[in-house]
Amino acid sequence: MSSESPKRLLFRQFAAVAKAVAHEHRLELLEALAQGERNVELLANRTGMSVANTSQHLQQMRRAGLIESRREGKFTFYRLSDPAVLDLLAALTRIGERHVGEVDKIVRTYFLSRDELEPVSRSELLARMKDGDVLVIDVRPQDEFASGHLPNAINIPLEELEAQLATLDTKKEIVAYCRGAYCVLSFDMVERLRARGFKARRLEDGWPEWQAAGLPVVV
Amino acid sequence: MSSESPKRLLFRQFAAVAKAVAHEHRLELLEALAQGERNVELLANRTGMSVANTSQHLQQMRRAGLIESRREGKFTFYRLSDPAVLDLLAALTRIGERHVGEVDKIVRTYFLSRDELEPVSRSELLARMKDGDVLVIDVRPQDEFASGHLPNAINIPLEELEAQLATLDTKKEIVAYCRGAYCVLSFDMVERLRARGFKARRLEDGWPEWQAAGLPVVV
DNA sequence: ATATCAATCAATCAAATAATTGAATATTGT
DNA sequence: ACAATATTCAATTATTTGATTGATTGATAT
Repeated sequence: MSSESPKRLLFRQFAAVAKAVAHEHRLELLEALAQGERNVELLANRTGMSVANTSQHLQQMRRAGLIESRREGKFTFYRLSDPAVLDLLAALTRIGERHVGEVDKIVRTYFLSRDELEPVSRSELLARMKDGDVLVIDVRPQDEFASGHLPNAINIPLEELEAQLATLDTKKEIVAYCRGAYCVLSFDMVERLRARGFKARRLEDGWPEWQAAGLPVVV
Repeated sequence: MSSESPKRLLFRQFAAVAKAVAHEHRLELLEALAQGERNVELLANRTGMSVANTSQHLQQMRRAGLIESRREGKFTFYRLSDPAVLDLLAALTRIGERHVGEVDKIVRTYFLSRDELEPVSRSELLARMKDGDVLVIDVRPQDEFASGHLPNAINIPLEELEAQLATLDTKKEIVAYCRGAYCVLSFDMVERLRARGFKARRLEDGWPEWQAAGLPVVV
């Protein structure tokens, strides 16, 4: 009977959107989807969850408006519904970094090398790409690279570094990137390259942020 | 024993931040705090929740890093910890507006007059304020006005409109604003003013957004 | 038609969350 | 010291949420 205030009704809806991101596994799925459109099984494999569980989480996010799906033959492909989802994730990350002690602790423990690796900003990388004196390596898996990547980037997943070493131009400085600021792939890549005498640094974040910033891409 | 991946650990923390916003009442508290620093009892009264319940929700958000508190005598004052909290709320709102059918339905039902009221954008208002040909009315309660407001705005809560009517300059166009895009106070104010023959419009959103945009304010 | 595969659904159990109540703390004023 | 006030804490109950399992649907290929 009680007709509630419209504001309360709206907050209930917005809270439902927030609930849909408020889970460890769903954040991981969103990070994966930020690399490009993916089907359920691949997402399940990449996150280590069961297919049924993955499907349920995806549907929950779809109901909340975070993602959309498209059926193609036997496969259902999911994708982010809106660039605002990236804004949402960015805000969450920023708040966590600045105001949650645990986050700082984890970063210090696992990403200590961060400072030493002197990450390259997006604008700096863009400038150096124009000068052509930098080699950009995308460390993500092939399928993510194929969904979109930086111009002139070459795709070298960690396990393929050995095989590709000989082909690398030893004169250019290398900049490696992957899924985002806390994706460890580019950290590992830079460490391995430096161990072999290359001059290598990380991009400050990853593909989703580059794309969201409206910088030039190859799709 | 299993030491989990750092990314997983970070996502757990970010999910905790998201959980802290993922509740109707907590969103309402955040909206209230976006107007300025407030103590527990006032927040409880404004949201219609019990003091104990309000306190618990506030502590939950504090643990998650969304808000901070400060003790002054008998009172505990809470405030948003970071402008990124406003970004988070803005992203939630945007996703809800664009991708949740219910939101659209609620807006159509309760805010139908929205289009007719032709809201004024922040930049348009700013320009007209410089020309000095507009009267800006802040429709929020006194305490929220006192915590900060637009330059040259006068504070007229709805219940005081009658008493203040005579003092209004009938030649200027009026722009009313309150807490945000879905705050009904300014809608009501514009309707009442128009019923009395004034030329009146709404600001597209409210005080938190104006402040977040870095526009000139009076604090 | 039948087998195969991707994805979803339905049912279950375990765990986490929210609101309520009354007691407990901390600060101020008498 | 004592009472009054603002806030927090602790315990309880009802509700919601998440993971798992196995069955089911829908599309493709043989």
